[in-house]
Amino acid sequence: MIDLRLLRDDPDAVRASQQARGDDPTLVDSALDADARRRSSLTEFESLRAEQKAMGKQVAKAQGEEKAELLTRTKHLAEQVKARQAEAQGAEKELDELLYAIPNVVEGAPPGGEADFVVLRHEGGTPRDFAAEGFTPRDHLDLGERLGAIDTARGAKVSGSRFYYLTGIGARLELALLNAAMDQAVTEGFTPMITPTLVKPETMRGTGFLGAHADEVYRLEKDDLYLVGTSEVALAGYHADEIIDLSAGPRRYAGWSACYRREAGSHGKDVRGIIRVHQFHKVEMFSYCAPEDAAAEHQRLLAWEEAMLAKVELPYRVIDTAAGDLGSSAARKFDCEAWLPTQERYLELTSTSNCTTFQARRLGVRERTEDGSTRPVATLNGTLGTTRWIVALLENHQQADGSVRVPAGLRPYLGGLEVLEPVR
RNA sequence: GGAGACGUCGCAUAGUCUGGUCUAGUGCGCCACCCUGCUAAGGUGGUAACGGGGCAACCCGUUCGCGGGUUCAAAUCCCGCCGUCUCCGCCA
Repeated sequence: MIDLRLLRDDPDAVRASQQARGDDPTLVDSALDADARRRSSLTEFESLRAEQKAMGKQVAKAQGEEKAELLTRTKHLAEQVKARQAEAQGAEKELDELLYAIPNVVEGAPPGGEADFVVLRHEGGTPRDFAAEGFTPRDHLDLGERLGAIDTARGAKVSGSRFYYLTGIGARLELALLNAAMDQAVTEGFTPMITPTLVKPETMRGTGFLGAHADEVYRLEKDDLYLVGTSEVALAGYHADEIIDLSAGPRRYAGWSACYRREAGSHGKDVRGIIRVHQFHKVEMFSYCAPEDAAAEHQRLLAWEEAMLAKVELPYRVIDTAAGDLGSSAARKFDCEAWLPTQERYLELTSTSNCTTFQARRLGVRERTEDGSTRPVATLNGTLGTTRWIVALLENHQQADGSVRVPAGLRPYLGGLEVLEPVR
């Protein structure tokens, strides 16, 4: 939820943000109108209510005829109060719905849509030249099957398309990656968390995932619960309706969870292998911090993502996502995309968003300021490792014989194993 | 799945039967000040959030788990839901 004060004081800023996202700027005017109507009806209701309360006290004291007379007057007043209250509540609900429909105000993201991202830099060395090395690279599924690591056929048999089994070394590899991610997070002072993957509607709504991309989310209708697409949801909800102490700096959590995505509307896209799947695992960084520290915290999260990518020795680029491609709660987003040799393109491995106070406002996460008042905090999130990283790891570190070199950073998590050998 | 108890201002608790004197009392904790050579003890005052109005001091409203209802008036009465605890049953 955006700041109502900002909407009132600087509606042009919100209109500009809507325009940058390619969203409807007239929402701003509808919200301003609803706000004005709410305030006037609320004032009317409140003065009538004050009168009613004062009269109630007289009724309590009065006796006999005087009381009977007061009762007839106050009965009439009660009807008016009820009507005005309904009016005020109606206006409030209308305003709320409009406010919930406006995505976060963009902060520094380049204008444009999905294709208009800005490449900030390339890291992790130049991608390998397989032609020069004298062999054609195999794709991750080919490699994974030879290693006995990935089984998509049985995944489809048991659960349908976009499901898979990680088997043998594949299962160990995922655990190694995620354990390395958890260890790094703990070393950097994050609190490790294993989070619920089913959440209530208000939590899902509060994090902003039920807006334009609601189709992406699995819903258990019978139980009125949602399956999370990332532990960000459970971590954002963790401090909902709380006043937390940030005087010692940001509160940082590292969430480990399964993630579920419907992948609606991506039919025919990335159908091979485990690039785009309905269920995977992820270690996610989540930070609650003071609003003025959020941009700096965003850079820190990005740096931690890059430290993990360095451990896995992948070539990647960092992009600054364009406004039109931001999620509804993000004010700015940086992705790290690893090079995928067989497709000769970049594949998103990490994504870090600065949600400023948008989520905290919806979820009621506040801090106490020095003057004793409260204010919403900022929330940020970023990826430290996912099942998908296996794709980039296998392809980039493959050798001519179908074996795969284990990057040094993961060896301690695989009992010192240096090479994954094909089993067939 | 069944039965019962409970849910009140940071924590603990009073208030609910018998609706209005609740502007929610008290203790603890916390903050400020006073007293005391230091410490301990003591004293005085303050101590929720959200919204509306006002330059401000301040005023008003909402909130006693959540949502409805009854009533001139609800922490208090009625209905539904959620959560916690205890016992029983069932499953592992």
